[in-house]
Amino acid sequence: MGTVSKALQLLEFIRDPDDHPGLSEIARKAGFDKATTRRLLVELAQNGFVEQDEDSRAYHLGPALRLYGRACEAQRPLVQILQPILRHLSDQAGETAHASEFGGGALHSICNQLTEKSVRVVVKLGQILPLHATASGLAFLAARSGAEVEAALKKPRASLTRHTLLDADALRQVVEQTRLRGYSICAQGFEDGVTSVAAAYLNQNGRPIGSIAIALPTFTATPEKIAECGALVCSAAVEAGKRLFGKPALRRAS
Amino acid sequence: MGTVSKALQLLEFIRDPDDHPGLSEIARKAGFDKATTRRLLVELAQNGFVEQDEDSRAYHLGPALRLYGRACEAQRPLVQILQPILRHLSDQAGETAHASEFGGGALHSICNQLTEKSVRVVVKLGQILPLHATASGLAFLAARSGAEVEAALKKPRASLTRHTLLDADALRQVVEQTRLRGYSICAQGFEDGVTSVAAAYLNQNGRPIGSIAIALPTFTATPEKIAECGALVCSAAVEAGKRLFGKPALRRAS
DNA sequence: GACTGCCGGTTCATTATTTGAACCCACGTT
DNA sequence: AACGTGGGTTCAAATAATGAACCGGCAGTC
Repeated sequence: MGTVSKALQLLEFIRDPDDHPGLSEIARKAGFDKATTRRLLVELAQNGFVEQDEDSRAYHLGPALRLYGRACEAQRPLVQILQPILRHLSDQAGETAHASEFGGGALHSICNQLTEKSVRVVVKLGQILPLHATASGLAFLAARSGAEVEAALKKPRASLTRHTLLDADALRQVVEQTRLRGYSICAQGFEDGVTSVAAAYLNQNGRPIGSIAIALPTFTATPEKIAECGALVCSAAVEAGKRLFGKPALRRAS
Repeated sequence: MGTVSKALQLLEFIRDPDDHPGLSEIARKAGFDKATTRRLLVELAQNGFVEQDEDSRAYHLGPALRLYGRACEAQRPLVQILQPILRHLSDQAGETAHASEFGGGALHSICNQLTEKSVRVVVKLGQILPLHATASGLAFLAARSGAEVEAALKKPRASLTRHTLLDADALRQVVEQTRLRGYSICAQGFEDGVTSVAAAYLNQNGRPIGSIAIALPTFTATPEKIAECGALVCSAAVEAGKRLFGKPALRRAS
């Protein structure tokens, strides 16, 4: 692994808003030597990507990331484009809708549209959505290439409810079903009492960027309702791809 | 310079939303070898910090920056905290107010509060505010240490209007005056017909993070009006420091 | 159609940077 | 006072970065 990658990976361990770790802790988590870690952190700090509190010596994300994040959002205002799509989707389905984006090896929740009459608490913004245990994650996996799915299946998986699927073969099957169906279904894999359906939205090259999902209370999730919501998330995802990347994005990686 | 810094500096040349440069152009701008540049870009891309368009081969900022930017904003919601302060400031002064943040060697506009009855167009969000030619920049410089001011003065300066100060000694004086006065004044240094006053807001260690400024039409900028606005930006900056970092932030670097 | 210039991308011997065990000092606990 | 832990530093050894020269492709042009 190159030095740059090592430095960038350190950011992952500083991301948590509630935990500002010190040098030793970061080095331990990252598995690098303390001296190495420090040099990398210093260099990141010189460029404004991390900051060190002068008193506590703890590290946190730096202003450069904020600035680049804004620049990035200016180049392609993901949230601004997805929000109205979610609103429309939520209106149509009468359920909570949310969108996620893939980055740093994980799917992150980036915006949501709640509804009054349904499950209120779904996902906090910025939260990580496990690929194997959420409809969003499964939809995303299904839109990636087989090799990428295998790579994802090699990583360890956490069991979040007693419905969480962990077996690699079972997951492979679910992904295959998702591919055929066009949208994913996840019943209480992430949270008890919540069933979700999701579809990935794609960039101009047909590669998945993230997912759009509807969350509904499991007790209302009849097969008909699921099929209805599935159709809705599919068209919402297609619409998102179109608005974000112009082209129809028909191609699909294999 | 370390490899990590080189890689991070490349981001600067990809930032522009309207210009997605190719490998050679980035290498030329950065002054690195083409092979080196490519290796760095590939590594950045592996971590999601840049992306390459599969067709045009052009590079642009990657999703990881968006995610980290959001995480960063979640840790300390700068914009959300500054906006009400700007609103209040703009109300009090009856003029346009805006805030900026330092990062990547430059001051960037991050939010603003326009007013109906005054200069409308001031700064686009994300725009770079030259340290030597804006009230925001001068206020920021004045709050930094002498060594840092000297470092900034070593860099080349562009003349933006015929009122832009370029001479190092003259700028040193202006910075000194700003220190004594508590706020900076810049009359048409950035744009003709606009006079600005600004003050830097500081973190818990007394180090400047960015500036808060009021922009007013030069023809209304009487000494009294300037003094009034100066007092307002000063208290707004102190308030911003307090709300952002808790402590009063009295200490000042020398 | 051969020439030219530029592009993105690759190779590999040379070189310079990264690495990490051992080392400080300071602090809080036992 | 002995111990564990923290942040930070050192320097020889090992590793990774470097860049001149290269390739094939493409667009313009003479």
